[in-house]
Amino acid sequence: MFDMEPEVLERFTLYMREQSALTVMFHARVAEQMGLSATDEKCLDLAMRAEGPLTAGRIAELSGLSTGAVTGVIDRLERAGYVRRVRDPHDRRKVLVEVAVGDVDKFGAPFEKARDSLVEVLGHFDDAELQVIERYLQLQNETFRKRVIDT
Amino acid sequence: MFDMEPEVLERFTLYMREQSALTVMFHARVAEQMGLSATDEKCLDLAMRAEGPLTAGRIAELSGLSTGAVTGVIDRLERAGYVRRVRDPHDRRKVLVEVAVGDVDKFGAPFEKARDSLVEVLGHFDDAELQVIERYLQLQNETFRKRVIDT
DNA sequence: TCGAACATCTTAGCGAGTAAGACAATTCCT
DNA sequence: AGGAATTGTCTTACTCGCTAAGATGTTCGA
Repeated sequence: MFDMEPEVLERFTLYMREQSALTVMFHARVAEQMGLSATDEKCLDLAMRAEGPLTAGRIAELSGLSTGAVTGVIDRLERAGYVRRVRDPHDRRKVLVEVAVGDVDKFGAPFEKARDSLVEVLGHFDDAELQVIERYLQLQNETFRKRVIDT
Repeated sequence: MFDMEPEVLERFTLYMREQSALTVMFHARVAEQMGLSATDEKCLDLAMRAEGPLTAGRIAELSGLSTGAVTGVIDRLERAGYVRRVRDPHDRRKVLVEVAVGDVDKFGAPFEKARDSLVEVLGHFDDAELQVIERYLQLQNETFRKRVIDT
């Protein structure tokens, strides 16, 4: 680790805080547009980003909600058509939450706009610069993930 | 706008989504450590990032909460010692919410760790690369801000 | 096979949110 | 200047989603 101009760190800290606040707002907007609460959208995001279907209990763990609360979340997501409850055939106590693939574009829509923004931003950089940015994003996520998880 | 390899965009989209999810989790952790709800922490963040003290009504606008809800938020923040209510001497209807400067480090602490992470990440780049990253963050925030606000 | 462990759902109670109106201070208009 | 309209915050009544604890149904191990 080498040392850095204090003003530089100061500026970057401000960027991060603004980014942070904007992200929280963005999530709120996405949820609103989808007719969901922030909690419901967060759980749906977990389900979408997972490899296979998640169980209700796993969603409770990942989201930090009680199992009872998750029951309600899945009820609302299912009623809105975003997910389906499927009993695990190998262990019928479990409830698998499958994302309703038929309507992927329904909740994909708000993210389309974010994608457009991303394209617009990245368009200002050449290949070499994009590599720097990519390396930064990877490192940032990795470091931040450790920080958030062990904190 | 020039076109870009689809896989590149794909990868960047994933970085953004992960960053997004991590940010939301991070905010939840910070709030938890401070003994506040996510909403209260969000409002405190608004108050801290503002130039001068904000009025209760302005916090309602910025946070998207009703004025009644903000009354509750300020009650809790004040009871916990994070802010003070001060009546505006020029317009005594208004309530100015001053951040309790004496205890800045109290709520600064969780952000210290984030700052450490940032230093660690930035330490992997030289000056030229940092300039690229800075330009990226500026553009990203600017674009995202427009997107979030007009959406 | 039976009891313990497990996964989810249900219930009761609570805290925080909204909408609407009360109250106090300020501004506007004549 | 003085009363009406406006503005800023707080209060009230009600709703909704959360937690904790227990109920229900399923699986596992001795």
